[in-house]
Parts: sequence; structure tokens; C-alpha cells
Amino acid sequence: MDDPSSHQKNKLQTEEKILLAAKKVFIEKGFDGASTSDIARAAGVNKALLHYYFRSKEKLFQQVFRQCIIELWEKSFSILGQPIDLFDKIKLFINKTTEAYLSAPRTLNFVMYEITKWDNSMASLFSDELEKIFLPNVEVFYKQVEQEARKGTIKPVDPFSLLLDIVSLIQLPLTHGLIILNLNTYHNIKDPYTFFKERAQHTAESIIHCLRSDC
Amino acid sequence: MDDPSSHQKNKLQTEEKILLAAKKVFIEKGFDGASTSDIARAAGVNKALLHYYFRSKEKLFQQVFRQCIIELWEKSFSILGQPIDLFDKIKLFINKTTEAYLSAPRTLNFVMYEITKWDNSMASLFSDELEKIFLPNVEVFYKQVEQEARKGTIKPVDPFSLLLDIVSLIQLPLTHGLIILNLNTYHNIKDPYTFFKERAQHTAESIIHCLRSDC
DNA sequence: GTCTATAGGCGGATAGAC
DNA sequence: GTCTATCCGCCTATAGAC
Repeated sequence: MDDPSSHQKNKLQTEEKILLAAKKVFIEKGFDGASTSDIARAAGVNKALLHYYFRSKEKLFQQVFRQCIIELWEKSFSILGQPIDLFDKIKLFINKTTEAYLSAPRTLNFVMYEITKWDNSMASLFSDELEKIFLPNVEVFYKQVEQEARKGTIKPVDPFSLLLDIVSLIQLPLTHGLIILNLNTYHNIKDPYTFFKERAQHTAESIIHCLRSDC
Repeated sequence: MDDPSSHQKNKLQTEEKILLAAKKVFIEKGFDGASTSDIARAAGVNKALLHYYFRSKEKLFQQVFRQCIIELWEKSFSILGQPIDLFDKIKLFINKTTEAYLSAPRTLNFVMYEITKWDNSMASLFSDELEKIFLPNVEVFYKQVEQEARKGTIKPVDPFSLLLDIVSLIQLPLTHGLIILNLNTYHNIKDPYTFFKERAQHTAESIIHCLRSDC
């Protein structure tokens, strides 16, 4: 190549290639289960290159994890801050979260586990996003719930508990649904995809119904 | 000791000691994060002894995991099969699950993560318990829900979905509650213990209220 | 920027003395 | 039944050639 920036391009391509491979392997095996050799092999490069670009397994992991959190945020939680009707918001949030899971099933399990091993140094990686993006958007949701209650559209509820309920009702069946489905003797479920889609629909309707009526 | 069975006793004590240490370390660090050296150190014995009693890290892990699952079953899910009133059962199940978590917080995270890495060889470790104890007890719950619906005590619901809802509403806040509480800007929560206890209470009441009324 | 070669340590597992 | 000593392989990370 005679392009003078081809070195730079190669660099970016390789860095990206490693990051993608690392994401794949870390999500599959977790931090402790993944080795730098696994990642290098998956990326089609040598182990030494990982350290050239990312200095250490730990730092590579942090970038992967950061990316996963931000994607999860963009794909589902960001909806909480949008200026739309509360009921539509709840439906959209549930559907988007379900879709995010179905398009990359292991990611949610990975994030949910690794996050429990978080220490403060990890948390500080996100302090900016947390304060400037995440928390303000969630607070939009809280405010909206309070407002609708004052208007009488919904009965008064604790917004934090409501959010916790919604997240719980969607996430756990998604992260552990496949196992639960295997243990299930009640239904004969052929297609997990359809099951999750229908459950998302049904869950959203139940929550909204509960908010409207007095239960 | 002149007790002729003292050898046997030592054996049992040591085996038990290793198993306890392994449980502690595996729960803390996960299978991949834990090393046999960690476990030996925690047990106050040599690495060689682990292999003498359990043959491999894998087999030691299986025993630990098995024990965790069975304890979890005894402490919470077994309630589903008891011959008591449905509403009492739901309350008891929620309270017991919450207590089980509060008495050993990391255990639930550990089980929930490792279970997602399950393969069939692991599943076969429990096939007996599954078929003879677990599933029949869960089916008692399903039957009971159907029966109450026929009597008109509750509105008709899908028993499998109901169980999934209940488990979701309790477990996710427990396994990830501490992180969520740190991110929470809505409440000023001083005492997680009280928060979880109160939430358990409130969740049980909500579910029962929903079952009774038409929502 | 990318490779090979290798350091240095820790992983799980085993042999053999007591 | 319990220990020390040790094997071998894989781990993360680095040095240095190209």
C-alpha cells in the first residue's frame, strides 16, 4: 500500500480485531476462565501483540467490560431517559432488553457475574458515564413516575422499587431462562425465542395493568 | 488415641475440613478463579491431600456445587411442595429465600453463574434429585395454583409464569442488590439488611394482591 | 507494527518417604 | 493418612529480531 496512513490503518484494524476477539472470549469464559492465548488465537495474532496494544490482560478486560456495559446501556437502559409516554417506555424498555439478550445471549450473564466482583478501581472507570449519563437518565424515569401518579394516570408507587421490579422480571428469565426451560415440566416449549418474546409482551402488559389498577 | 476407629475419624475430619474450605474459596472466586493452592491453604493442609480425597479439582468442585444446590433447595425451593395454604406458601418462600441469601450472600451469585456453564455431565450429577425430589415438589405448586383458580380464590394464571415471576422478583435484587443500591439515587438506604427484608415483605404482598384481584 | 523466543511463576497432579 | 519434593504444562509478560 502506498497510502501514507496505512500503518495507522493497520494499527487500528489490529487493535479492533483483538478487542473483538477478546470480547468474544471473555464473554464466553469470563475473566478467570479466559487466557491471553485463547484471545490471541481467536484474533489470529500473536500473544505479544495483546500486550503491545493493551499492556495487560486486566486492561484489555477493562476495555471489553466497559464496552459491554455501554452497549447494554445504549440498547436498553437509555430508553428510561427518553421523552416518551410512560407506558410506551415500559413496553419499549422490556422489548429492547429482550432483543439485546436474544442477539447476544451470553453477554448479560457475563456482565451480571463480573459486576459482582467489582472493586472501586473498576467502578471509577465509569464514574463519568455514571454521573453524567446513567444516573440523570434514570432520574428522568423516577420523576416521570411521580408525575404520572400526581396526575392520577397511575396509582402512587415507589419509582425505585418499580424499576427494580421491571428489571428483575425481565433479566432473570433471560439470563437463566434456558436452564429453567430445561427444568420446566409444565409447558412443552419448542422455541425459546418465541417464549421470551411472548413473555416480554405479557410482562409489560401485567406491569402496566398493575400500575393502572389498584394492586 | 487408642480408639481403633481414630483413623477413620481423622479421615472424615480432614475430608470435611477440605470440603468446607473448598466451598468457601469456590464461592468467593468461582471455579476458574480458585486454585487448589488457595483451597489447601484455607483448609490448613497440603495440596496433595486434596487429590488424595477428591482426585481432581473438577471432582472437588462438583461436590461443593452439589452441596450448594441441595442447600438452596432445602432452604427455599422445598417449601413449594409443602402442604400449606398458597398465600402462606408464597410468603414463606420469599422470606426463606431472602434469609438464605442474607446468611450467605455470595452463594447465590456463585450458583447462578456456574449453573450457566453447565454441561450435561454436570446435569447428570443431579438427575436423581431432579426427578425424584425437585420436579415433583414444583409440580405440587403448579397443581395447587390450578386448584385455587378453580375454586375462585385466585384468578386463573399460568403456574409456570407465576413461579418464574416470583423467583425473578426475589433473586435478582438479592444477587445484584448491593450494586443497585450503590447506584440508587432515590433512597438513602443505610441498612441493606432492612431494605431486603422490607422488600421481601412488600413483594409477597403485591404478588398475593395481584393474584386475588384481577390484574 | 508484528513476529519468535523465552523468562519466570503458578497451575494441577503425582511419586514416594514417613 | 499426611507430608515434601517434583514433574510438566500453561499462564502472563517481556526482550529483541525483523
